Formats: sequence, structure tokens, C-alpha cells
Amino acid sequence: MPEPRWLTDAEMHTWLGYRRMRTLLDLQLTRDLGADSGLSDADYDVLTTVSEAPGRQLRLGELAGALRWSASRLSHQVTRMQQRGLVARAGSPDDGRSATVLLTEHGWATVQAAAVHHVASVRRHFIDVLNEQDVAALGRITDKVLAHLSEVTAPTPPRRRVS
Amino acid sequence: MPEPRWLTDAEMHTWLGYRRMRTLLDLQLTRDLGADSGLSDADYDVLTTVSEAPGRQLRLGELAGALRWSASRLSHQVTRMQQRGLVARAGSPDDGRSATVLLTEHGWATVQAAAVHHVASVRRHFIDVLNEQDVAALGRITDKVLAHLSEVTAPTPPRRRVS
DNA sequence: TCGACGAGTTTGACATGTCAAACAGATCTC
DNA sequence: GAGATCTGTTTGACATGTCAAACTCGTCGA
Repeated sequence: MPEPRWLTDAEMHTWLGYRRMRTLLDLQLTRDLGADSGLSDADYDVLTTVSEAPGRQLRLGELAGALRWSASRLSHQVTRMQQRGLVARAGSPDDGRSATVLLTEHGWATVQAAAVHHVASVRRHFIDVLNEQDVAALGRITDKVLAHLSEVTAPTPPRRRVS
Repeated sequence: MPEPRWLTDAEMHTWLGYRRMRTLLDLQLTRDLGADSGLSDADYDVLTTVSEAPGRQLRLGELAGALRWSASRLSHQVTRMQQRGLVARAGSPDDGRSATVLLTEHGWATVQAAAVHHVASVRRHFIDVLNEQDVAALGRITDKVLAHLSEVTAPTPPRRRVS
């Protein structure tokens, strides 16, 4: 096994900083979300994604895809949110297998109020801490990393084979 | 409730980009770590932190603090890692309450091999995707956010009171 | 030295996430 | 048109994280 290229000091600083920021920023935003709106991150992600869908409803499979969740995780989560009256399930007329999640009145009111607090929280702890150049630079950085990752995890890398 | 300052397009792009990068990058690194070394993120964090401590051992409380974990979470995690032979527990001679985690031979060998793969994974999916300016810029950005967060979550904001 | 309190850790009950198996309705094929 | 198979979803068992209570030893003050 060849000796790996270890990280330089600058690289290590950035990597550790990123990891620490990820941990603490998530923690803070999650705390705010719970305190302000009584929602978990998972709750909020489901509510916002469904609320942006046409007709404020979405098939489970599409929702799972958008959130990058497993079907099973989503099913459990929706069951719990259903019990709290935030969402409801409905069958589909054209395809008997598929199920649809839709927001209840309560869910809709909840997500609207939550969004107001959440955007304030994101500004307070993240966006407003940075200047315009920082925001632009970070945007470029995430674009690069995401472009790389979508290559790596591409469905099936087209593989040529002799006819 | 006042209308909040919503995010501008650039801010939204950066925020969503950050969130997606966080999700996908973590996922990829976790996958690599599991495939290369059979470890979870939690395992790896415990092993590396203990391995860097003097004498390759650490009191549970200090380890929990370093990882920003609850005492309970760490206790459960250590129990499981103990069952797999990666770490061991030992009491402290000077303080009967405190317990110490230390690496077994197997744990030490495992973390050394894992680190080699892990740094390669971090380079491949993150550091090497960026150029020097990006790395520097991201370092400054995380510094700013972390400085803000450490203020916000400061132990007890010194509050003046009339004598 | 005794009892109250505090610190460090563990435990148990419960919430949430993952994995594989089960299910039920669509679709394909002969 | 009757399997066989595929797709979308659910279920159940188990792994992991959280919270509060319990436990154990140390420390302090009368």
C-alpha cells in the first residue's frame, strides 16, 4: 500500500473547519427549528417539499427521490407525521399501487409559519455572517463538488463493449 | 409578525448548494469508509480521537466533549465497539468514578489502515476537486461561521446584574 | 464522620433510520 | 388470460441516537 498524500496544513484546516461547521451549524439550526416551530429537520424537509409541489401533493416515490431518502424511511416518517395531523395519505386513481402525500390545513399553516422563522435562523447563523464575495465563492465551491459527486454516483457509467 | 427578509437568488443558490453538498458528500464518504474499512463515521471519529490522545487513551467525559456527543451516546457506542474488540474500558486509579477508553491492538491497526483510505476519499471527493483559492476561501468562510456560532452557543453569556 | 450534594458514567425506555422481506397492483409473454 | 415478473409501498426486526433516571464515587460542611 503506497504512502498516501496526506493533507497540507491549509487543506487540513479547511477540511476540519468544514466538518466542524457542518456539525455545529446543523445543531444550531435544528435547535432553532424545534424551538420555533416544534418540527424536526425531517418534518420540515417533507413539509416544504410537498408544499412546493403542484397541488401541494406528491407521490411517495417522487418525494423520496427529491429528498434522497429510502422509500422505507419516508413511509415511516409519513406515518408519524400523519398521526400528528400534518399530512395525509391518498391513493391514486390511475395507479393503484402508488400513494400520495398531501398537506393538511394544519400542515400548511405550520410550514408557512416555520419558514419565516427558519429563513431568519439561516440568515442569522450563516448567510448574514458572510459577505457577498463569500456567498459567491461558496456557491462556486458547492457547484464544483456537486458536479464531481453527480459523476461519481451516476446511475450507470456508460460502458463500451465490443459488439 | 413582520415579513422576513427572504434569501436573494445568489444566497438561495449557495444555501441549497451547501445543504445538498453536505448530504451527498457525507453519504459518499460514509459509503467509502464502510466499504474500505468496515467502520461507521461514529466508529472512525472515536478511533481517531482516542488514537491522537496521549497514551492512546482518553476519559469518557473528555472524549464526549471533543466529539460534542452526549455522555450517554458515547457510552452506548463504546459498549458496541468494545464488543467488536476495537476498544476497551479501564477504570482510573485516582478517581473511582471516571472510566477510560483505550485502543486495542486491533483498534489501532484498524484506524491506521482506515486513515489511509479515508484521506484518499476526502481528497478524491472534496479537496482535489477544488483549487488552492477555493480551499483558502472555504477556510475563511468556515472560520467566520464558527466564530459566530461559538459566540451564540457560549457557555453562559456573562450577564450583568445590579449588585 | 455523617449526610447532602455534585460529578462521571451507565442504564432503560423510547424515537428514528436501515435493511430485507412481504405485499399488492401493473405489465409482459406465451 | 394466467402465470411470471416488475414497480411502488409497507412492514417488522434490528441498529443507533436521545432523554431522563439511576448508580457510584468524591467533596464539602456541620
